This record gives sequence, C-alpha cells and structure tokens, in this order.
Amino acid sequence: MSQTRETGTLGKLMVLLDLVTHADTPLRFTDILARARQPRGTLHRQLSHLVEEGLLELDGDGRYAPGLRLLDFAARSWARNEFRLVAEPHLSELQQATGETVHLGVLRGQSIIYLDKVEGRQPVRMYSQIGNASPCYCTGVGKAALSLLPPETLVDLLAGLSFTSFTASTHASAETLAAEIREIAEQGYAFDREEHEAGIRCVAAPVWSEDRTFIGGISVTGPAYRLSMELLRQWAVPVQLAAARIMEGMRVRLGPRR
Amino acid sequence: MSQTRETGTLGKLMVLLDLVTHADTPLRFTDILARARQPRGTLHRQLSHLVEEGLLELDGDGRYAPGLRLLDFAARSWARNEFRLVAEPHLSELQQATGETVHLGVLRGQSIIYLDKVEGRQPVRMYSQIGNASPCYCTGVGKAALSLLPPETLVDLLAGLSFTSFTASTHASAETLAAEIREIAEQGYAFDREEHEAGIRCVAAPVWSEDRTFIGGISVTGPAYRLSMELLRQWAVPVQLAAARIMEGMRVRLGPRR
DNA sequence: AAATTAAGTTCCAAATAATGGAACGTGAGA
DNA sequence: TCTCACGTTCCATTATTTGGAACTTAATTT
Repeated sequence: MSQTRETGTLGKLMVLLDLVTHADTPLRFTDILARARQPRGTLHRQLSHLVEEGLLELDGDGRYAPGLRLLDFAARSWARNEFRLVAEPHLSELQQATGETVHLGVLRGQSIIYLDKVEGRQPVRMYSQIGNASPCYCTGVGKAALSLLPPETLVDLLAGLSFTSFTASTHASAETLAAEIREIAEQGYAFDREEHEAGIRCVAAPVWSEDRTFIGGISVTGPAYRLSMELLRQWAVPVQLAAARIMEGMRVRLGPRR
Repeated sequence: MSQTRETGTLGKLMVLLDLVTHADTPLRFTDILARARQPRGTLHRQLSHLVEEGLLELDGDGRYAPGLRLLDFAARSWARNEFRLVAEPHLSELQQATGETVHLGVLRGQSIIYLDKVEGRQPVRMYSQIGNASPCYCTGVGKAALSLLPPETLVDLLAGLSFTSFTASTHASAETLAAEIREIAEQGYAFDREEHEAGIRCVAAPVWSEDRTFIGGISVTGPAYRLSMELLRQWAVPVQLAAARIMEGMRVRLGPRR
C-alpha cells in the first residue's frame, strides 16, 4: 500500500504516521513501540516531533491519534487538484445518465486513491470514500488503470502484489489478473464482478492525463441486484465517452503551457 | 495558521509542504526557491524526499503539487476521529430541527478546523468545508472555542493574532474580540454577525472533550436574509443542548478508560 | 547556428540532527 | 511500602542533512 522508503529521517517518521493512521483506534506509546522497530528513546522523540508538527495528536490518556493538520493539507490538495476539477462535470453527467454512483480514482503505488465520488440525491458521507486507498487488483477503476501501464511497469507492479481474497471472485494470482488486464486493454473497459465487496458491481473505463501524472479510471457502481452484467455492458460506452471527455479536458488544460 | 517549528528536519519539510499546499496552483522549483529560505541544493533534496514519500507530486512540467497520499491519511483520520463520531448524530438532529447547515469545528493553533458539516437535502461538496482551516476570531465556532480557554492561554493566543478584515464587521483588534469573548463565556453561546463572509450569519455553542484534546464548537449557519438575529437567539438554546449532549457522549466514551 | 542565460541536478567536506543505551521519574497495584 | 510497567530525559556516538560550487540540460537571444 505505502511505498515508504523507510530510510532517512522523513522515511522513518512516515512509517510511524502510517502505523498510527492505519490503526483502528488511538495507540499508546507501548503499542507503537511493539510495532515500530525503534528503541524507546528514539521512538519517543520521533513521536514528539510528529506531535509538535500537528501530524499526530496525543490525548489525555497518552494515546496517539492522527493529527487534524492532515485534514487541512488534504482539503487543500483536493480542492485544487486539476484532474479532479476537470473530471467533475463529466462525473456528474454520468451520474445523471445512469442514476448510480460514479467514482474517479487514480493509481498511486499499488493502490487506487479515490479522488471524487458523485452520488444521487441523498447526502452521503463523502469523506468515507474520497481519499480512501483501495487495492488495484479487485476494483474496476484499479484494473482499468493497470491496463494503461506499459508492460514492464505492469509486470513489476504485479510481482509486488499480495492478493487478499475479499470475496469468492477476487483475483488470487498475478496470472489470472494479467490475463484479464490484457483483455481490458483491448476492450477499453473493465468490470468489477463483486471482487472487492459481495453484492457490488461496477463498470469502469481508464482515464489518464497527458503527462501521465494521473493514471486512473472512472466507474459506475451499484448493487448487483440492480446492475445486471447485461446493463453494465450497455453502460460501457457512456463510461468510455465520459472518460474521453475528461482526457480531452486535461489536454486543453495542460496543453497551452508546454 | 500553522504552528510549525521550522527547525529540525521535519520542521523544515513541513514548511515546504505548507508552501506548496497553500499555493493556488502547482509551483515550479524556482517559485519554491524564491519563497523558501533554502539553498538550491538543499531545497532540491528536500523536495525529492517529499516526492519519494508521496507527500508532494512532481508533474511532467516540473511543477510540484500536494501529494495524494495526504488524502489517504486524512480520510483515515477523519473516519476514526472520536469527537466527530460522537458528535455526528447530534449534528444531524440539530440540522433536522433548524433546517440549516450545521458545523462541528475544533481549535488547532489559531485556526478552527472543520471536522464535520451536515447540510439539508442537496448533495453538496463536503470536502469543500471539512478539513478547511478558518480564522478563530471571525467565526461563531471560533469565538465559542476561545471562550473555553483559560485566561492566560487566551491572552497568549490573542497576542499572536493578526486581524484580516473579511467584512465590515470583522473584529479588528484583540480588545474588542476579548470583550466579546468574555460575554460569550457568560452567555454560553456566540454569534457570527457576517464577520467572515458578508450575508452569512450563525449561532454557535462551545463543545469540548473532557481531556481537553478537543476544544471547539458547533454552529447553525445560513444566509442573513433567512436567519434574523431574533431567530438565531431562539436557536441558541437547542444549539447549547446539542453541545451538552455531545459532551455527555464524550464523557461516556472516554470515561470507562480512566 | 552559436552564444548566452536561466533552470535544474549532482557532489562532498563540514555542520547538524538523529540515534540508542542507560539512567531517571512516576503512578498503579500488590 | 514495595514493585513493576510505563514513560521520559540525557548525552557521547553515529548518521543525515547542509550548502557552496561545479555540472548538465533547456530555453532564449544574437
């Protein structure tokens, strides 16, 4: 998930930040000590620095939680993200056309990070999905993104994956995944056949920015009982169309400068 | 806004992260060089480290933008934040009762960071507000939060403020602000009389967690033409009630452990 | 096209910060 | 009161960062 260096001052601190943000609940000093391979004195100072910077917070019980400064950073990066800004209107349009939830995600390391989500009427918790990192091998957006990679990069990435079986249909080996990705590269669209979450299907299309800073995809997602494979196949075309419009938008936006 | 140390390896890197995330547009190396007080060689290596860790991203044009890894960190800290989790149902209830937008914010340094926002029916961009840092001296939540501080802490904080006049009614000096905060401390609720944004009013009440990790407030916000001061005064009671329930919820949640 | 300037990158001895083992509080429970 | 587990502080050693300068590459001008 995280491509942390683990060396250098920053690298070591990021490992700790990862540790704390990935925990289900705030961690006490000793909990962190057990998981981080650091001497007590060192760990203590490292945590203090992170707290001083607002990246971690230490509550009255001596438990470390992620710092709210991270929220401020994130709110800013999200609000100004060029890819997201360009994609936004096209995502809404696609949502209108299908009535289902639309996602925009990009590949970072081995994960898909969701950059945006457009739902129907109901005011659903956005943060719950936006910013979340999901595996690339069992999501529509993820597989669509992988189909964009040059063969060598793809091989390297696949080699580093460890396959967790979320459902019965989750890919369990690099071989079957590679085969499907070849197919996706030809077709130009991908499905998620309940591979990440039982009862949830999606159809996705690859999207990228011209400078290849963003390699990702968009998808239309919904419950299997409502979204037959038949219907998803029909939606492949509008999804690809929306993807094409986003790429054109990025071309226009980046073009004049180069 | 940022209480960065500016010394130590991490401190210097955070200054850069602040610089890039605060910029309106991705910055080129030279732009950053001009603003950061660092020699070229040093700056180059620092930026490289941030990019390696995914905290910054370098696009094809050599422009640095905030890294998407920040989103992942933030999504996690938000999803698991105890204060927010406890407050959530009470915010929704308050939204139902008033029909207007409800906010939850906490004090971090001199800023209020919005932890949650509950709007009416329409699916509004949440991220646009959640995580955002706003000044404490011209928001209802901010002034409510300040009214909770011990006198000495408050004096120190006020001394460090620089007052930007967003509207004609924005406080422009520590003296008038301090006077209003004394009043708020007595009353137990605060108003924002179009001090941050023209045409926007709110009524807020202070909220804090027992261990004082979270010092903040909740507010009901809306357009001035719809929310007379008269109406806001009526809402002060339900807002204070919701605040009381949140604090009780935190007491129960934290209590058993200590 | 050559010359000039600007932009970005790499290098390495010197300066600085991080390390980690051990000693030192501190508070809860026996 | 004693003990033990949990945190915190200290400081000589070690590793990383620093920053000036040299170098490469790209853009602009003559």
